[in-house]
Amino acid sequence: MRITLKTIAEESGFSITTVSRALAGYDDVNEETRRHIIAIAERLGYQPNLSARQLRSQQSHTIGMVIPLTPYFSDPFFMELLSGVGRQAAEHNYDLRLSAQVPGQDELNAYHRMVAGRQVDGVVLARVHHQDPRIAYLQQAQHPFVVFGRSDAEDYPYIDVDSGSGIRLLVEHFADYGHQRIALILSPRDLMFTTLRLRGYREAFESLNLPYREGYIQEGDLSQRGGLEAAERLLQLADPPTAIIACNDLMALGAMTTIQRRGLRPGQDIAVAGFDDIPAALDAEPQLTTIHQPIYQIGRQLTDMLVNLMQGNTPDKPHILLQPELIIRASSGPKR
Amino acid sequence: MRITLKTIAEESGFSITTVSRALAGYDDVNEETRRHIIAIAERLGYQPNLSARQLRSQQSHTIGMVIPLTPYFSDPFFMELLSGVGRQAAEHNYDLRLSAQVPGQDELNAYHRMVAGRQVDGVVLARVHHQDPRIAYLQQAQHPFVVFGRSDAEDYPYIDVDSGSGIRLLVEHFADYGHQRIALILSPRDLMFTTLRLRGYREAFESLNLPYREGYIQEGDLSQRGGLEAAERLLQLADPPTAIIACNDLMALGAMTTIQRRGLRPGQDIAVAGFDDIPAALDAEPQLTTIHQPIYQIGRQLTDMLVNLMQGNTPDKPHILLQPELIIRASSGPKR
DNA sequence: TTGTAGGCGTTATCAG
DNA sequence: CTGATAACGCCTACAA
Repeated sequence: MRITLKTIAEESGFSITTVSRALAGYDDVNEETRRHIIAIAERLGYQPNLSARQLRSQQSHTIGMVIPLTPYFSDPFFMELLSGVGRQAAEHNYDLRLSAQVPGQDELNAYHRMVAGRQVDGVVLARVHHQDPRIAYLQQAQHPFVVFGRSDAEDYPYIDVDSGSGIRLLVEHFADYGHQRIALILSPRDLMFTTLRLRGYREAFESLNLPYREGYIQEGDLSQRGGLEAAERLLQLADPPTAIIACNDLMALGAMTTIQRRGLRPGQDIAVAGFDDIPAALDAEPQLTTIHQPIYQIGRQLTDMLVNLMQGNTPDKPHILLQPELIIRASSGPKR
Repeated sequence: MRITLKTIAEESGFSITTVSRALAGYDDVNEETRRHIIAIAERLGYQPNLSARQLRSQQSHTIGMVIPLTPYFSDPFFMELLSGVGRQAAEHNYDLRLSAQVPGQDELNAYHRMVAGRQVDGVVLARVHHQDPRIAYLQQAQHPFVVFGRSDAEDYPYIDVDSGSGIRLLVEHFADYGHQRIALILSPRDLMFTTLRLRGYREAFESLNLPYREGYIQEGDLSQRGGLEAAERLLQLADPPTAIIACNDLMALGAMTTIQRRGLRPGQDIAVAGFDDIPAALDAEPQLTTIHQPIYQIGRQLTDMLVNLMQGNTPDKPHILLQPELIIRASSGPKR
């Protein structure tokens, strides 16, 4: 049987109101009465019906995330972000609501259900697109949200890593190691950070006066397989690169596989670098040079920002741009 | 402004009741009326308030999971299970509610809040303990739940992998490769599967007539560091093992690190095996011999069972015991 | 100090 | 075919 305020009211002989206030800690309740009521509540294991409370208070005490479901969900990026957000949400006594997004469903609709359905008090989103409709929606709905990543419009709270600088660091690093033919495996064009990373690549090329070859920029879909295939296209070029930078670690790992399949040694024969510094970057053989993004920490910090927003405050620092950190590992190979 | 049934009622001139029924697809509504109402609802972007619906219908259409934050959240096991559950939940139009569990908080309380607070229609749990109080609670609350793993009481729906057989396969495999001194890095004693795996180890030892050495069983906490430390204790023995089996992959990876730090080669000098077959097992160097648990698939199947339960059905096959699969990789080293 | 009444938004029952 | 009414469980003016 389910225990409600009514149950306790009947059991104690007081009204529902008094029970409610006794349990809520109001000070206009007789101490005797309160003790009595609390004792009964504990004996019965009373737990307030949170749906009712939500409806009444218009607050869910819940943070929402929508997760795109790639077939094998193999994206450690999201998992790490999720861990960080979950961790910090717990710290603030918030729960998480996850809506997994079967490809082909309307993603915006998932947000609409969460937000307009009053299921979440705030939303965390990542992997922003150009003119991201999710951001437009959340802004227009005036619903608290925070974002991992800048977009064209920047009038929303976000944390981002300076992607452009990151790629620049990698190009400079490889140039320093004696490479001239440095290729890029690009992320999908509709992702905002793709533009930024591409820009970083071009800027580095210009300032270092590196010779640009046709076909040195190949697109991948951020998956390992995508990186693998992009690397194949790169190695088939008449003038193949001696160093490959991928826009995320997964694609870099894929590229390493391609290199190995061709009988070459990643690092020794062709240098490889990724972006993100996911755990698998350390486990790879050779270990992967990459740009460290403190995804877990960013998740925690984003959550702090969001909680602040949900409490009605305006964040004093709504835009945080982190400087990337170059992590040199064996996949850089030797200096030449 | 928020759009409710009332808004649409006023806009259309019909009553809230009629609007509700028109949108819900009842057939006792004039087609004309329905079209009119639906048009308005779409124009206004109406989205039902799900808290209200929950309160009224006593259903949340949500599946709950409680995730202990250390050392599990970063645990690939949980991430994969979560992916599987999330994936299949989406397929059934369920969302997920995650409650991250800050260590030191009462875990049972998190379940109580979810369940008695009517936030979830069903619960998925994993990593069961002996006399698991969570199971006792859920049974007594008569709330739908499914479990990854058997416990002492088995009168609840679960899917499990035959852990004992798994460890037996590994011991036999190493014996076959010529090893006699085969050690075990055990999971914490309070976990149910620890007992089963330990039993498998002992049974294999007996039937193969292997010589048991004092100290060949060392405990770890399932983390990489735990495995690393356990392996150190093993290698300090007077008569150190030539093969090490860990109760999960993370600890096995830790053990490999210890071996390397001692200037030995995992596989070549000391054989290593894990359990789970997480993605990182493939990325390790050398690649890790392990027992494959189809965690993602189990997550999906568990969710199917749970959805079935939540719909009030009794599952026809409430207990599924999967046979483990031995995956031999380079960390087994050569036959001797 | 305690109780009554009303409403959060939805759906089900029952009457018109 | 449509609408008034009640109830899900909780919270909070307001009244006593």
